[in-house]
Amino acid sequence: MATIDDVAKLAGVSIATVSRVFNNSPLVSEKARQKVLKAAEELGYKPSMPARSLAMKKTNTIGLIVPDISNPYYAEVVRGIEDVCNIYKYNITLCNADNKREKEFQYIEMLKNRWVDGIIFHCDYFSKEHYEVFKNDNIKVVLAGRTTKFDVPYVGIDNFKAAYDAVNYLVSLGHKRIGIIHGPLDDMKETIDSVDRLKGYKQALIDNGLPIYDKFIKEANFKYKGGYNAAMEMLKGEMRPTAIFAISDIMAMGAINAVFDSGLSCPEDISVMGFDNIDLSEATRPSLTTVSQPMYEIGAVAARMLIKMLNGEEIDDYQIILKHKIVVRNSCMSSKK
Amino acid sequence: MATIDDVAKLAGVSIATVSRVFNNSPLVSEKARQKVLKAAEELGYKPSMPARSLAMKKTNTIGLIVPDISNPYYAEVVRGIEDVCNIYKYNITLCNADNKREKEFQYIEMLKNRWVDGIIFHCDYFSKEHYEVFKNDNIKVVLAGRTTKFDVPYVGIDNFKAAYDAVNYLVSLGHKRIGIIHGPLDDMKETIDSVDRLKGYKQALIDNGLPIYDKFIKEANFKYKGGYNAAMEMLKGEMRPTAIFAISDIMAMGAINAVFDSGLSCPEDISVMGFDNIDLSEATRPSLTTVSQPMYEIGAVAARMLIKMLNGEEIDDYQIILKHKIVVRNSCMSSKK
DNA sequence: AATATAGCTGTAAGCGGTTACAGTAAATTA
DNA sequence: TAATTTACTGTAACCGCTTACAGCTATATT
Repeated sequence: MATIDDVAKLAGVSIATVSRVFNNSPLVSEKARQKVLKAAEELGYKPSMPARSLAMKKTNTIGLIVPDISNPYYAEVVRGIEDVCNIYKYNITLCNADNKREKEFQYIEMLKNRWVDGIIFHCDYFSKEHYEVFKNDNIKVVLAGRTTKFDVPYVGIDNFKAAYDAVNYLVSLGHKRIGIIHGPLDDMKETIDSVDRLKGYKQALIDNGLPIYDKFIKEANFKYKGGYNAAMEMLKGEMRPTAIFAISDIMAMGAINAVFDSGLSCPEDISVMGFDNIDLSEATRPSLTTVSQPMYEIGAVAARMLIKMLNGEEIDDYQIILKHKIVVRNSCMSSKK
Repeated sequence: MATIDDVAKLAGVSIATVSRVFNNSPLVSEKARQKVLKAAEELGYKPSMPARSLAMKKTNTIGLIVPDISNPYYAEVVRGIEDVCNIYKYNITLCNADNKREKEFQYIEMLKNRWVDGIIFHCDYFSKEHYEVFKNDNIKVVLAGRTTKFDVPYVGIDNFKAAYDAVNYLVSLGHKRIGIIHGPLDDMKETIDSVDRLKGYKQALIDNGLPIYDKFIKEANFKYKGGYNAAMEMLKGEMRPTAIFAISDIMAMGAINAVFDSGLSCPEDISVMGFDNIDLSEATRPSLTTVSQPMYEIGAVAARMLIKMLNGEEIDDYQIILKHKIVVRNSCMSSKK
């Protein structure tokens, strides 16, 4: 591959001039610029990013750590991130950490050694330990899809409120026995979606004067099978819920099928509500009533915020809560009794 | 951040020795190694990748171009790729090209300037133009999920055979009027999944002595809505198919719902068969009978092949066809007549 | 006409590593 | 004991770029 020296030689100028041309410096005469451009064209020259990165201490790369790209939710967020990065000429380095601390820290270390300009971090659980790593290494980071009490920029939704609204909606349909399928609860007390959503669920019941039954609170792993099994258990025995709120669409799909496999129907016997509003939530039968998270926006806004930070631009608000909304489809109906 | 000079100074050795320690060179005494390691530890030193890349002309990065990561199929492939890259200490740079030539070439150019060691390329359509770009720039590339007549390494499945098998399966259930919802057909004559699958479909009908009706052949865009609309059209009018084969699960889901919305039921009135076997294909009702593509393996095998190429290792076969299989679930049943 | 200025250009010193090559001290060999 | 080999180690050139600084014209100013 042609280097800057080759171009300089062919154009009959110094490498400084070539460099200036490719950096749009005004300190180049039009004549020199043309000569350089012509020579570069002829040689098929483009500046080498690694060399440039080394000289400028800037890689134009953003590290992206997500739990698992094969989960449609994260995939959508990532798409939002990549789209805006592309606009601003940033590249992204994708890492799947499976929510494992060890992998997360390993990736952070790796990204640091690669001099990424910043990191967009998406985990199910942002701990003090995370906070300190980013802080100590002075890494520019924004959290996507997650909020935290720590002083870290983030773009997320109000999970408490979202769950609260969902349950309220169910109550407004006349449901009195409402179950929830939530995600893993870390024993630590940090902010985490599952916890917030569970709290929102409970608060909504309390505010509506409804009792909270332990039997109606099940933990699962955010997967289809997990949702299915949790719902199955909830549905057996005599007292069963009339509505189930699963905190991810995929688990909700599992729940719907559990309803069917229990010999009941959805939404006639049991209403099921999801969370996320992934693409496929309109494709199920019944289509899924769910809490919509603006996944693409979460990614896009997070990326834009990080890029602004990298440019040293002023930012109004480092902690952004995007709006959720209830998307009514066919998996919930009024309670018969 | 600490540099190699800092470490050398603190350890009381030359930077060459430090470098050797971090490259596991045998040319270092145990004593020196310990001193260096201790100093590095103390300073929190890790070699800078950009500097190393420049010196060694190797970035340990693989470029990854896919149409759209938010599509579960590609997300799964990418997951496979990332997992094996991670094992071999490669990072991936993710690019979404939306199957647009212009974006693809733009990304290829960008990846080249970034000195990626190789590219894994996933597009719906691999043209001569693509071939030449990779060839001329001497870029190490492997195609994932796609076959081609060009002399380029790839990992894919036999699309013709897969569609052929699918239709045969439907025929074996007694279906005689079988529709297909295929993907976009480029007017060029290159190898492309949609074309191969369509050919497989036709050949299977021919081999079974069944007529080919134009009305039963619909084009869509690989999206839910596209599948829905195509099926809707196919189902209106008097003569309708008894089975529909959609060449992606997502379109099949659209088709299933179109069946319902046409006042018919699936699989009782109309059988629907999909393609891919994405995670959620077991979550629909009825769950989807489909042709399973080993998506994760396609990604993993492609990545492993590329890395072998980068290491200059011998490779038995540069063009690998992975096995598909028919996954029988509940969306297809014997034809009533 | 002498001087100041503007506008451009090139030289050279980095950026943080790798590695060829030469050098040195200790261990082997003759 | 001298010569050779072995086992390290350091110097310096290089990877391809950016940029501070100095220098050089041509023009403007007085």
